[in-house]
Amino acid sequence: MGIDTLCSCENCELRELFFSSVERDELFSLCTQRTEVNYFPGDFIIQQEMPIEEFIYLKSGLVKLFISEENGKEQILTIARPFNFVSMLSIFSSNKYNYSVQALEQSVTCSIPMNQINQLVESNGRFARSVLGKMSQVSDKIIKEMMEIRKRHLRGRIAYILLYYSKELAHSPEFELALSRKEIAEYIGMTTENVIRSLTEFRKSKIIKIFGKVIEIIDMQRLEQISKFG
Amino acid sequence: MGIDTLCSCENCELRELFFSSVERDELFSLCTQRTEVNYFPGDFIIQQEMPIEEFIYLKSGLVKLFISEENGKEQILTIARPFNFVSMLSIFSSNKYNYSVQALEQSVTCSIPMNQINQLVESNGRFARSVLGKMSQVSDKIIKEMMEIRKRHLRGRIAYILLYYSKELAHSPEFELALSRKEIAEYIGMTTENVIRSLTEFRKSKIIKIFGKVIEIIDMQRLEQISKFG
DNA sequence: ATCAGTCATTGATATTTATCATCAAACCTA
DNA sequence: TAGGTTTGATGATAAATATCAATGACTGAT
Repeated sequence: MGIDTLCSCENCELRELFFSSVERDELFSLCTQRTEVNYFPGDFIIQQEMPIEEFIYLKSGLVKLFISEENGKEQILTIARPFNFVSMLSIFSSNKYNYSVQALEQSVTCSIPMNQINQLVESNGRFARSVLGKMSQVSDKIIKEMMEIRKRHLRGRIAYILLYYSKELAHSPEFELALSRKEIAEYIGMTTENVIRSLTEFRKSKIIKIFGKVIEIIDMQRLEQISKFG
Repeated sequence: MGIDTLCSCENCELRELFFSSVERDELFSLCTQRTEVNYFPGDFIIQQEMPIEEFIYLKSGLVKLFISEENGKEQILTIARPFNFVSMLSIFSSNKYNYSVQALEQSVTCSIPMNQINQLVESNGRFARSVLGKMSQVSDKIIKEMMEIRKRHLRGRIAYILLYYSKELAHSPEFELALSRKEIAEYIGMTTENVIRSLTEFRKSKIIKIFGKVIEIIDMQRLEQISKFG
């Protein structure tokens, strides 16, 4: 995890997201206090139970949000790319994280001390409005996604996830799954074996091709039908 | 649904929630624009797909938030009492509701035009901070609850719901379920028949007593064990 | 009062999913 | 390079859950 403290927020592609409403001098002040961190697959970005001290957002990469149970099992809440993740689910209502975040692909985050953000929210209404909008959007998305998954059976869940991954995360019918089969299982609330069985079934039905972690969707229409009607 | 437009926000028990940060004159201005509405069980407070024009919060009662599917089925997101519900899941990121809210018990809401709230967020940092906090808390709670339900089996889910209802909503080991068996099913993602079978099983095992909609938990410890370990 | 519809309940059965066991391949790591 | 661990895969079986069918109680509308 390298650290880079050069100030280049002016050019940050995420600037619009939160900082369009921030004046140049405020931006500079934030900028000097930020830390940028690089994570490799498997690295923890956030550890459940840790105190929330920073406002973290994802500049690039892919991460999973999950909860660890006492019995060692994990439940994945969501998989996110930049713009759809920020460490915000709890940050304005709790002082510790109640979930963990781990990099699935090489990822870069930018962090700003939480007190800076709070101060900015209180002093800059447009900024506050923009954070509210983003937060609303992120939690809405997670809740909606959980409902979508919940209403489906195994096959439909797998189809849904593959389509989601292809369309929202990879933007291609062929992609390398950054998730293991076990993680897919933790994501959709089924067992690893059944995830594999479904994938195999799709492969045998010529709906997808499987090359290890690489999946190619060859019958998109059929997959969508399964996602919709089971 | 009666409408009451007397201005008595000064004494509103929810005032602290959002308005502790609002000055007297701002409060008065909000106050004159608010509408208070009374709902009976079954009345819709929010209809999915309707445009979001007001900021609605629950003063008293009990409501369910749910999504209606194309096939006529419904999925309940959460059941909420005052303080744990506000119409905020989408309001800062969307212009239409993507869920419905229906009164389960007689309920009273207070509504303020959305543009007033937006204006206040932008002009009053402490208010913005307070709305952020509340919103974060509400969505966090829903997500956490969904994860709690998801990781359990049928029996555990029923036990969890009964305990939740007893402890968080009714504050008593004996309570009248405002939910039908079908609604419990929609809440936990199982079928009505299996909900009933579990309840019957708990009754036969002398864990609960059932008098129609009234449930009495007589072996709290056992129920907690089932909730924890299935 | 009557009819239609919803709700709660139970049983029989089918389907879905989990569990257990096994094995091969890939991947660390000493 | 050998040995241990994780991952992916498959089959047999058990357990959980859904579906279908039937019934009585209750509710609302006419």
